Amino acid sequence: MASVKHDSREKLIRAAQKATYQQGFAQTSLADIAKAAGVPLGNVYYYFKTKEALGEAVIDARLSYIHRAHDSWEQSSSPADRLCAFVDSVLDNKEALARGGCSIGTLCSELSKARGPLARKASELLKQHLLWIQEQFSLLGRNTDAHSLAIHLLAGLQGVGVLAHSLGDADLVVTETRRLREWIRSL
Amino acid sequence: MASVKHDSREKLIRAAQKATYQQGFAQTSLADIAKAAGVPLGNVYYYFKTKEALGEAVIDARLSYIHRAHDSWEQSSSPADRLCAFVDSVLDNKEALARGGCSIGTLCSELSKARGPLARKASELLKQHLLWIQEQFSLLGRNTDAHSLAIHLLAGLQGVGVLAHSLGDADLVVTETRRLREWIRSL
DNA sequence: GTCTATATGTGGATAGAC
DNA sequence: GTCTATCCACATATAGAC
Repeated sequence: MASVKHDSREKLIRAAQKATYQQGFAQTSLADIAKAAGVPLGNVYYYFKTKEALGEAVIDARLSYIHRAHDSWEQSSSPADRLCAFVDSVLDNKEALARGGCSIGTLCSELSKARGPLARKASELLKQHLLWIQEQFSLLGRNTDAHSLAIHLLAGLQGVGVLAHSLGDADLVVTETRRLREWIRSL
Repeated sequence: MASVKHDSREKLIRAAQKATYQQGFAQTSLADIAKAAGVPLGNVYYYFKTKEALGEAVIDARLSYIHRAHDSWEQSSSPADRLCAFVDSVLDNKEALARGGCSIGTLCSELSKARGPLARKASELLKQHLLWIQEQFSLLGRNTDAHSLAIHLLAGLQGVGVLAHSLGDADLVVTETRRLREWIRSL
């Protein structure tokens, strides 16, 4: 079956995604990933030329996940409901946020320091979110300041991710998402 | 002179602080730090038992810097002015933010993933900021929701740090600090 | 206190048998 | 395509002369 053909490849990407989120990309060794995926270390290089190539695959997986999330939030008919669905998804994830931070934010932060080609690719994750949010604000009739509003919302969520993670306090997410939801409704 | 006695030690801390901010703590080797400080690699261990001990010293240096900053902002008489002075200090730093993110936020994020004793120590940096901000809101007469307001302000600033850094766009800091300043004045 | 040399471990990457 | 063994670079940490 086609699903089996690249089974090891998929397993490696999933293991890399999980380990990278938990420990950071640089701190995750290919040996860690191979072990978690149940694949011999040497085989990693059959599927990915370098560690960086595996990193790209991880980002691609997160990108397609983001697009699926956008699709699901667009089931809500009003732009405000869509934005609140986004905020709610963060709230639903509060425990993981307190344990490991935002999977996208922490990845982008780390890779941005490295300043490699991966940094540019990872920034696309935040960019896609920002564009989607901005579009919702435009649909809400806030054409002139949609950009600024989108920055405010995403910054608030990224920021509370940093705080909840660093302080190990999931309740911060409750507090801040409530405020952001009310802010959206007030526009 | 006493100032010369621990000259190398101070140089090492400064070099470590700079390199850690630019590349991340784990990605910075003791060889990098020693070279930048003009100190032979072996000597590092005369001043610091381990790399982690040097990390602690870096955090201590940042902690005392934070306290000095709080003192300077308290030159402003009104709590709102003090909070705006804090926000302004972030705006003044926008170029560095776009290049390397928030020196405190990125450090806390990275170390929180490692989950070592350094993580706890680094979280004190954010905690101190949060407490100071909360106190200003209390002085503003917002006793009941000072905590939630403080989270909102610090999250906004941390978040815009993540965005400006990852997207390499200092203008985001201009946009968001303007909004946060107006929000403070509206309370 | 200051420096050089080096032990020790680990990680990315490759070679080559099967 | 899959696996084992290994090369090589680099990082923390130590030993020991000066």
